[in-house]
Amino acid sequence: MLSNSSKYALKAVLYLALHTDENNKMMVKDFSERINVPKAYIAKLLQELAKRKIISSAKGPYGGFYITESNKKHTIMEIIEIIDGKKRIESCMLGLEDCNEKKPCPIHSLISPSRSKMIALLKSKTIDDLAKDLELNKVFLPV
Amino acid sequence: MLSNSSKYALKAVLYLALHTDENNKMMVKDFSERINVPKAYIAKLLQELAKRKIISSAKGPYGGFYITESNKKHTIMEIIEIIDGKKRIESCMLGLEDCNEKKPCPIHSLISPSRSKMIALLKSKTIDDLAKDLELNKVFLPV
DNA sequence: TCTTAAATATGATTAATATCATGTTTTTAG
DNA sequence: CTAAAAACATGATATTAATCATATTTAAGA
Ligand code: FES
Ligand code: FES
Repeated sequence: MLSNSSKYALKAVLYLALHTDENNKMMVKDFSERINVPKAYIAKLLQELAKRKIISSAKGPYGGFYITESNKKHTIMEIIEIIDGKKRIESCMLGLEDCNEKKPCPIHSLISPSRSKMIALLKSKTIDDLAKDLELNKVFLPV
Repeated sequence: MLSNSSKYALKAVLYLALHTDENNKMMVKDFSERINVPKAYIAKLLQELAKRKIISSAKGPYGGFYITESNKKHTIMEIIEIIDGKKRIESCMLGLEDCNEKKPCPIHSLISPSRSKMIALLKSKTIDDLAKDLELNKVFLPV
């Protein structure tokens, strides 16, 4: 469902949401191993997210990646869509051109309602929401 | 969520469920293009399913693959698990060791209930169920 | 201004999937 | 008993995704 890349991106974004802000930036090398993702790999992903304004970054000495309150308003789904694309998450699981009720594949009725629910939730939850859950120790970030 | 391989396998199995039985076997070369899957590729997948008794096969002249009433009692999930493995479908989406309520990852509560529902449905539906839907033109098999 | 430190852009390499190919075994019919 | 036709077993190749590497750009501070 999710690619490795978006798993990694989500982990990194949430880690940054907990540990950074405008005045506390963090370099890739200082957190990549904390979330157990290869440095060069996560760097590439975060660069893409920074370009798309989901997270923030600053070049040069004392620079790094960081997440502002404004960044935190972005949803989990936005991150997934940037990394994986809409198609991966919304297309027909058996390969029909379109996935909809008009011309459903044999497993559409089995998976579509659940998947829609899932997508709706991922669209409704922001980085901030999940960061709060983490702070309250209600959930745990994989290493 | 599903690999290409299990998509293909499902398409092939459902096609066979509609068009074959003990007395009407079908060779790979006679249906692979009907479901738009490379001949050698689908052959390999079906051989695995035949070995696991999900479908039936006969070697030699007048042989081929076919699906018996007994075969039709197998569930969709069985096919997916044989091709993709349990892990692909049930593991934590962010990469936690185990996926459960005891130590949930940040998106567990967003995706787990829906996914469980989905899995339950895939486990409850048999090849026969979906074949019947196809016969009634309630659903459509991707080419 | 110059050095250093960071992200950025781009491309190379490696690993995993998907795809293709081919020789072997089994079965049927003549 | 033999020839042909099918699945079966195994491995090779190609494509895609994951990972790594590096030169470039930008900014800070001396
Ligand atoms: S049509 Fe296949 S999943 Fe919706
Ligand atoms: S713990 Fe991550 S999906 Fe369940």
